[in-house]
Amino acid sequence: MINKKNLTVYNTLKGIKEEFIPIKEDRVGMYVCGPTVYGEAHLGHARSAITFDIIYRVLRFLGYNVRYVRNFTDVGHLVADADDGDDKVEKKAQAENKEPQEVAQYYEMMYLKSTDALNCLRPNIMPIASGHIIEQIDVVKKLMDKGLAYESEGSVYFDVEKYNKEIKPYGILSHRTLEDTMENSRELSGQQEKKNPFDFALWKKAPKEHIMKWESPWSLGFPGWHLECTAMGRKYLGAEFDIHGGGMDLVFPHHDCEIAQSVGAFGDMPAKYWLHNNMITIEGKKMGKSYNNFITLTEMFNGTHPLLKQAYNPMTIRFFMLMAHYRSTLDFSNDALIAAEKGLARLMEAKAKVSTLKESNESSFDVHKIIDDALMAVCDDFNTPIMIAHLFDLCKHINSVSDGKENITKEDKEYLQQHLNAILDDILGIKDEKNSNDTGVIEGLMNLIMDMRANARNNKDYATSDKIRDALKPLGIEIKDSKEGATWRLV
RNA sequence: GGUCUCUUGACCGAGUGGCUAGGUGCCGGUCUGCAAAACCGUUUACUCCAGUUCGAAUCUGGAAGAGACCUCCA
Repeated sequence: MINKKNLTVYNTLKGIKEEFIPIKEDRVGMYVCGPTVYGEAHLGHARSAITFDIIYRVLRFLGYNVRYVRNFTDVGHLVADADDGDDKVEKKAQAENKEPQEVAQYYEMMYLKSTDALNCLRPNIMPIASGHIIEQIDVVKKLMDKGLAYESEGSVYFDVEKYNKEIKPYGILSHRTLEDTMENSRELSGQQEKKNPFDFALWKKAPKEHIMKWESPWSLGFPGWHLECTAMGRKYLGAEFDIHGGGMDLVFPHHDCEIAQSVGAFGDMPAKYWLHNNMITIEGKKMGKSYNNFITLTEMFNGTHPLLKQAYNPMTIRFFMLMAHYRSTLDFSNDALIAAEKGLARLMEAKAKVSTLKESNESSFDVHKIIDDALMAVCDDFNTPIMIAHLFDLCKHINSVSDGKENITKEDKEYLQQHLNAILDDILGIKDEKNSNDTGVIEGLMNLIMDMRANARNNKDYATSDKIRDALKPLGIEIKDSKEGATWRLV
């Protein structure tokens, strides 16, 4: 069996895969950058949520006591130019004639509804940026005291050059030097307040018409984007925690800025392991809000986007994502989704079949080895596609036993049942969607119909039996005949 | 322009030196009144060029193509 020592993770900070050793034995602190709540969640958000859900589940499965924190960014995240734009949430609020908090809360709820449907476990703490203004101001004060930040026109900026020279190189996470950054910084408007174009805002003075603003020693204003994670991560997980995660697009500048702020203010690297999920692409390009090429989760569930051939249920989407490794880009396509849907259905049927298997004196295959291989795979930097490949291997054996072509002992069957359920339910988070509230009624009706159809078949009245089968098909009920009798299932 | 990554069969997608990944699809077979399902079998691979090696999809060098980051982004 696997244990905690088997877990390896790819650490962006080091650029290698390494053994996972938590700071405190048996306990893990994990902070994941959540969404900016000014729009509906799309497939990209789902990938991040599912990736870290798997990581959370694997850690729990290995016996760790995990505190999982994921924030909602509801303030401080600017549109367009990084430090000189409008607040995204506020802009949306003005457009919709709503309070910023109203917009933020609406999309928070939408996000949770979607991630719940995708069977992502909720984090233990979901802090919001606007609820932690005091903590953020404290970080800015610390940086001012240390001379790593400077005030300009009521705003406060982080002095990247000074930090880079005196404290620690800037850009250690993205593996770039300040020279690279300097050469390639673009000329953006409104930078005359800053010493250097690559300095980033810690506090911004609010324009007159700005709604979201707070008192601070420098101005009536709002915190810079990178600050919230530093303040909230430290508050809920301590000076240094185990895992800091998010999408790959956050590596630079967001996470590098966080590191600089944290090291500058407190002297601590905020996290030991930095994990990043890759992007969802569509027609070869990154799916993103600003590219306007995204498909929202609601559209996926309903099949309402023009690019969708059909609706996809949340488990199909989850399974589709798990069939690729989290550090690879994953291209959206109907064909791939449909393939995932069919594969998943096959897997779930095999799972349901285990309890009905006939027991023998010996097993014709090594259940323990396949289960072990599957578990080892997910411990190797969360390699879910390999784990799933092993599950399909089991699937094949289960079907063969069911067909009488292979054998399984009572002990192996129990072991299989227990571990297959644990893998699907606890680790992969794949639940059977057929169990809805009205199955009781459907079951009663179907028992009756199946009984009548069996009578018809016994009387060789195939016209009636085919009529029943054909009429139920469009309703999503599929009937299959075999030697042992007919079965039905919801498709 | 700078930094980095990728290029696998009809499609998706694993795989850091030798052993069939896996899924979906196609085709054939078993089963079946028919169909479906299931099972078995089969098919199409590693962008190109050169090198290292007994042996490379996997390592090295070069070429071509694609993408990501450098600006908000999961």
